Amino acid sequence: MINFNALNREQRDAVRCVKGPVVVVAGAGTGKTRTIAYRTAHMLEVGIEPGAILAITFTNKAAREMRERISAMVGFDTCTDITISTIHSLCARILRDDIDKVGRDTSFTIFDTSDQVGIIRKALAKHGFDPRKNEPRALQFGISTLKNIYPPVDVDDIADPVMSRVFPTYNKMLEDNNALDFDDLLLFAIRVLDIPECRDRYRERFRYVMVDEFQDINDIQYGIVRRLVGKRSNIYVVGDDDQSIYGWRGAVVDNFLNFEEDFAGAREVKLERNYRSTGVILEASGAVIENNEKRRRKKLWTSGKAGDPIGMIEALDEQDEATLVIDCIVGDKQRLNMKYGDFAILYRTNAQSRVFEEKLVRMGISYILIGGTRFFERKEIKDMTAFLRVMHNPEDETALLRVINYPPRGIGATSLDRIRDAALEARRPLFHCLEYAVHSDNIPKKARKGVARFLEVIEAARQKLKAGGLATAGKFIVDELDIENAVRKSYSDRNEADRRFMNVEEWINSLIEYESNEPKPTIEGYLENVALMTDEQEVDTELKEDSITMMTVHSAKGLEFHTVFIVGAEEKLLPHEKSIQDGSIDEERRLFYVAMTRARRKLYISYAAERRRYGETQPRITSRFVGEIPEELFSYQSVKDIEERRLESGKKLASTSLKRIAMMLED
DNA sequence: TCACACCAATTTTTT
DNA sequence: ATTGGTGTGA
Repeated sequence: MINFNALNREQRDAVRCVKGPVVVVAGAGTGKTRTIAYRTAHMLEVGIEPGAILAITFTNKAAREMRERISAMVGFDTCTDITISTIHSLCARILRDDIDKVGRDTSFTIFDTSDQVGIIRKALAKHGFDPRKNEPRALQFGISTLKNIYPPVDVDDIADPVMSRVFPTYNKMLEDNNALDFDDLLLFAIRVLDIPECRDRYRERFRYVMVDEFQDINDIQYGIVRRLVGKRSNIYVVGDDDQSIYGWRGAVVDNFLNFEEDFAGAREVKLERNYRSTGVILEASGAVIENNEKRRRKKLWTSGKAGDPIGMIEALDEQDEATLVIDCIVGDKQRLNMKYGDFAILYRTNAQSRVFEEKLVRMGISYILIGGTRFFERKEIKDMTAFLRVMHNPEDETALLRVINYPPRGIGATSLDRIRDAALEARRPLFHCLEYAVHSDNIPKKARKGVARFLEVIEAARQKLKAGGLATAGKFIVDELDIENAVRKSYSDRNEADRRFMNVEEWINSLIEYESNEPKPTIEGYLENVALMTDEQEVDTELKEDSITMMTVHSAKGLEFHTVFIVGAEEKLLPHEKSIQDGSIDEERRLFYVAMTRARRKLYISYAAERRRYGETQPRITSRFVGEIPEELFSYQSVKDIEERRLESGKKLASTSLKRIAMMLED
């Protein structure tokens, strides 16, 4: 039996809503996850089957956390029957079952960003465009933006001459690879859900739909949700418009602001009592976010103490910033008897983590880095995964080309071109033509042998997979092809080579882990996890307690820490230069707000007088958001000795920053 | 065909 | 500062 006394009045209201459309406006730190967990338990208590509940989250981390919380309340076994997943994973699962209804093969591969960039390069080449003038990465972003417009844009309406040619070619290439990109997962899911019998089947199954972080949903995602919900209207959305930070991905806050228009008679519950942060942090973050116009008005309050002032850290440059921040952490830890796990360093861009990493490594302080170049995006890991992709989906030409000559086995560009011509002529996927290539006499003997060897290894690996499972097959490939040697050859630096090969070993570990965690492990299941990164390497709690967490503000959403450092609070960084250019300052402000509200007890904000970028030093200006915080709420952490430190380090600052620091010293 | 050297561009944020 | 992509010579 649920103890309703453990909740405040607003939370109770929110928990009791089981049927019909409901929108919960949950400010930062108002016990949102708790409310969701209680509501789920309540639903089960009134007799709703766990299998009928679908909870959609925005990130994998959020999904995992929600599952933990619900599991703690209703028990692990019941919880496994509840579908809790990101919208992308949900769509992938729908498509594994039903994409054949819209004319595609169910053994499709999911292409990640670098796979996409790869085929965009080829598409550019095919149309004779210069990849240096038309940056593939920018095009990839453009294509994604295009695919996230709903209803879809007619190809004939694309004004840009490059895009109008590349876009269809890109899509055709995906299809030829029997592959989908992230956006296709959603687009094809919509097509499947537009087939009445499919739609009805899913509606029958998911009778209660909940969407977390609803303020970040875009029109396509909303389209999927609406198709799933149907007329029954058991939709429960939770969100906070002040924390909408994915506008660049097509998120439309209006969907949240106007929810009542789409679902007539929707109930609104506001959670405004904050349990997380001190009065100072709430007041400061409130003062910042108030500068945004378009929002559902709400005022967070707490019955707790005002707490410490916000610590402002002024640094000479990014090196100095890292030193000061880490010193501050070490000091606080000792003084207040804390653990490293109580601290988080948040930054706007992943690149900022490097300086901190280097310093922490040197000082022997352990840290957890979230995001960045993710494990599965590393070259050596992509190579290994490509073998699995070829085994599973031979039409995945991108993966095939990646490994057909890796490690080098005498198959050069010329031979490949010839085989590919043959494939094109025979209108068969490249892989099927490899067998013919082995006997073809217009291909060098060395290359023929190489192809034969490649086919042999793939076939043998398939056998291993059948007989001994994924990890066995993976280990086989690594051993059989002497990947260790291949890795060492491509990195002359010993340490680098060691690290890279350790990653490969870690990859085998990931296979073993997947097999032991999954009730029904399959190769497509594994590849799906990799592509959607469902399987973020779980850090064991012991390590977590004694490590500083570092991540972007984006990935910090939904998390909280005792002490938070927002670093690089400078114009052109936070707010980011790009956002200043296209006038999306409001979103940057929300980002700053999200960062501030991650802190429970203590918040530090740091900025530097100059910063190196591409090896060049530029003067920096403190972020406008810092100026929006009432002065009485903060104290300077290190202003007294900044001049001293400058002299000590013998550093000459760019004149503007010197002037700025001199002014600050006068205050 | 491969290894090495040089050159260029990179830095938003996630699935 | 790093990294990947391209070009050249063996």
